[in-house]
Amino acid sequence: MKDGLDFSEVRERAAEVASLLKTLSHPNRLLIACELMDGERSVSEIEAATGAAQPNLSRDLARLREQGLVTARRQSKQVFYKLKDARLEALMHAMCDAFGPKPATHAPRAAQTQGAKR
Amino acid sequence: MKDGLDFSEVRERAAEVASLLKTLSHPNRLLIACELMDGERSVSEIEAATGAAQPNLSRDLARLREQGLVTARRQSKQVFYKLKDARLEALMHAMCDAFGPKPATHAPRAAQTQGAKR
DNA sequence: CTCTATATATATCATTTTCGATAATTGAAA
DNA sequence: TTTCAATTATCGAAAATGATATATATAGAG
Repeated sequence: MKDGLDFSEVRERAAEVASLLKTLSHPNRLLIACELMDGERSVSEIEAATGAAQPNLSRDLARLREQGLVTARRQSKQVFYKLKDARLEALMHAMCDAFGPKPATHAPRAAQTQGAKR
Repeated sequence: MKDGLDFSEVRERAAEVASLLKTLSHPNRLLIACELMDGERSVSEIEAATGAAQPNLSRDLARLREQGLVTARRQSKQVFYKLKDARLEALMHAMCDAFGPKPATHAPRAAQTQGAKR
């Protein structure tokens, strides 16, 4: 029954996923997610890995938290973040797969100097 | 440099992908991409499938075009769009896989096992 | 060729959201 | 208290968005 069209349901789901993507659609937040693929990281570590300004980083982490994508754990002075959503992990892997580093970075493919400048 | 994760290069790539995600991070544009996974569609068909207002739809299609995600082909009065980027197709499939319809809620388009219910 | 209808695109406006930068704040430990 | 780690607050500029109006392109009728 194509009539009882789950139009509303499809759109609802689309809105959810779009919201997810929106959260990831910022370079810094995307880098954060990438970084967390390898496991738990402290804010300082993330800061170093992404090069983001610390207050902005904190705000971005808050967004990821609010979206339910990561969880935070405090250990004395530091706060450690890790990925929470398995679907996100799957998505991240898919993205690394599709848009990931050029073959040369990890896999010897050819003498194709890709030029790591500077 | 074995761990030559050049900040600038990584960030550059992150910016590209983030830009991609941003383009997809709107319910209507996401639905457009979903719709185009099944093949070429005219604007009117997309309009019907997404329920988007026509001028906004046109603007969204323009964004997808500018991002290089789709191509347009005019045939008399109608304009047909289709996915252009193979990486996007891969990503869309991954997303359908991860966030796709719940196993029981609505019949999958094909009668194939589609839910990995781990 | 002009008139009309259809299909799509572009323009504009008001409102909201986002972002980088900076300042102030909280929390834990020495 | 002082210091380190992280969060929250705020400001202004830029971008996104829905709604609405207008424009272009193509085709068919008269």
